[in-house]
Amino acid sequence: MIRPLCHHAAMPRRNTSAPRKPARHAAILEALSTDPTVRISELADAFGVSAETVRRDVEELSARGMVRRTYGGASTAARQPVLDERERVQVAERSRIGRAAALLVPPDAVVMLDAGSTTTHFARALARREIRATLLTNSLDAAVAAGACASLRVIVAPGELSVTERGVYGPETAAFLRRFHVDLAVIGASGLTEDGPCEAESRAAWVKRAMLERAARRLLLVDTRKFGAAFLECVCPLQGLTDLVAEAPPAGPLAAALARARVAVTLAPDDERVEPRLHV
Amino acid sequence: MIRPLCHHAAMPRRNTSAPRKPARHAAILEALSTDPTVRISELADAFGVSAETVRRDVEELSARGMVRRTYGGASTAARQPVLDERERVQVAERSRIGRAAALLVPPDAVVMLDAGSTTTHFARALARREIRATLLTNSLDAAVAAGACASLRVIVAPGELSVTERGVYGPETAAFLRRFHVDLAVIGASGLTEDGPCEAESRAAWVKRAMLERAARRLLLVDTRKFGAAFLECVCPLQGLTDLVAEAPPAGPLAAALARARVAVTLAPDDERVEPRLHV
DNA sequence: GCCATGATGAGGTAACTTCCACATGATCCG
DNA sequence: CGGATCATGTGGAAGTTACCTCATCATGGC
Repeated sequence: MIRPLCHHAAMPRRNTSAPRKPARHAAILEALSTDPTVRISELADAFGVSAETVRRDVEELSARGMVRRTYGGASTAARQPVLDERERVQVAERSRIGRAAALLVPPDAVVMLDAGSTTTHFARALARREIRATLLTNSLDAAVAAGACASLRVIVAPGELSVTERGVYGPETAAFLRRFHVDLAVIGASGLTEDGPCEAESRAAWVKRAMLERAARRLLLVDTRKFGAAFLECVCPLQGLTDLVAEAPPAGPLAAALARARVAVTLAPDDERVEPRLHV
Repeated sequence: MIRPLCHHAAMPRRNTSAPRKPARHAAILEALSTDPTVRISELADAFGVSAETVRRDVEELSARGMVRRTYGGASTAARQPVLDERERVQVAERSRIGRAAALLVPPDAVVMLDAGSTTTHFARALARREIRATLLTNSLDAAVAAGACASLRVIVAPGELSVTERGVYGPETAAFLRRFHVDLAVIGASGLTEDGPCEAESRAAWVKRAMLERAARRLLLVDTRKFGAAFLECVCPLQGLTDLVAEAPPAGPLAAALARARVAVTLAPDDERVEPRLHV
């Protein structure tokens, strides 16, 4: 897997000498940029140092959040801590919501998909369905997830990259999306109140609006923790949506407002088959 | 990390019953879609089965190429075998080339970057330099790699996703790029002959041409194995380039043609510090 | 009903990792 | 120069994982 740092085959690497630690750290990082995991024993062999030393290297990198420790080695650090934290909570719920929403997509549909962790689950679920469809998205993760399925045509919108969201945003993005005309818009939100879905980030709100404008059917995917949560910017009134997909029904005034706005509520079934969840 | 498949806390899971294998396989895959690695021992706990069983599951999935075995667990399968194979060969060379090319970027430059494994290395190296610059690219990997550096502004071009290339292509892509005016174009190629860089894929060639059209300085990044290799489509004549970055100098007629076309050749230094390489 | 098959568990050993405490050589700095 | 610190190696105990063989228990046929 890994090639020796230096290969003066004749010269049997003196035991102690210059501190080669930074070089090893860089090498580990570089190895991980190509492979999802490395093993300590292999690195030790490749570097010509003891496993203990590599273990300390990995420990250090992992303390800095640059890699993730695994038994016997290291793996690529999880992506952005920001998204990652969000990804970690309620993975099962989001995944179920994504799956339920994917079932609402008819074959040969053209779908616009927002960036976010729930919508990425939607893309994965859609890919698993293996139907033909076209997906327009500003989410890099969703694009790659959907790309895994050969029967999906994936079109990526242009824009300025946000690493934390793993998507693209900006005027270019909205302008691009507005050139299309699609069957379905599938968006997420930071919160959902009687006034409609709301967003913490303005640029994300603009992209969502552009998508909603262009679609006949407009789905909002949110887990119940979003119910009642208000954020800076209101994306659209409830009337702007046609469907809500969540894992549990809303209650109280929100439920009433949804009914008034004639938003169809789809509940993600409590999945009996499989529901893995990652934590720590 | 993983939650039990079913949690009838009262009912102590009968030893033998319905074959729950497919459910576990799906759960493992799903867990890996969120986390880069899973551990067999954790899965065994979560599923309430023996580690041996999970090990057999993982073995099976890995035989089908759906996950990759690691000591103690499994990790996400490497991406597309296509790109992966290319990624595996000459990683060290490509990485050095990318690094050398990144050094040619002046602060505050605006750069167009092609999709490909060498150009992705360029993006990583540029991110490590931590200078301010703007990057326009059709490569998802390069975008994410560059996004890791806060001082880089990354703009992603629109287009149709190619999963194997992990980039976007098509008329949208070229049209978008043509709206800009940049300092540097950095492209890769399938081969390089006296007639210029050439490409196996037509749509990739069109994107490269669009980039070359818009840049004052035009760098081609290739490793020496590309020298003399001819492919279907010629991207541009040698005169269309201003710089070539490789890890070793070209020779013979190619060298002469490069000199005639006044292409500056930059050699990536034989890196003494670090050169890890993954192989089997 | 009996048997082949598939799924799964159990037990045990070998191999591997981890962790820890301690030793060594080198470098840096008053 | 002496001491503090850093980078590393060593050795061994303890904890994990891997692998192999054998046993068990349904299921689906025939």
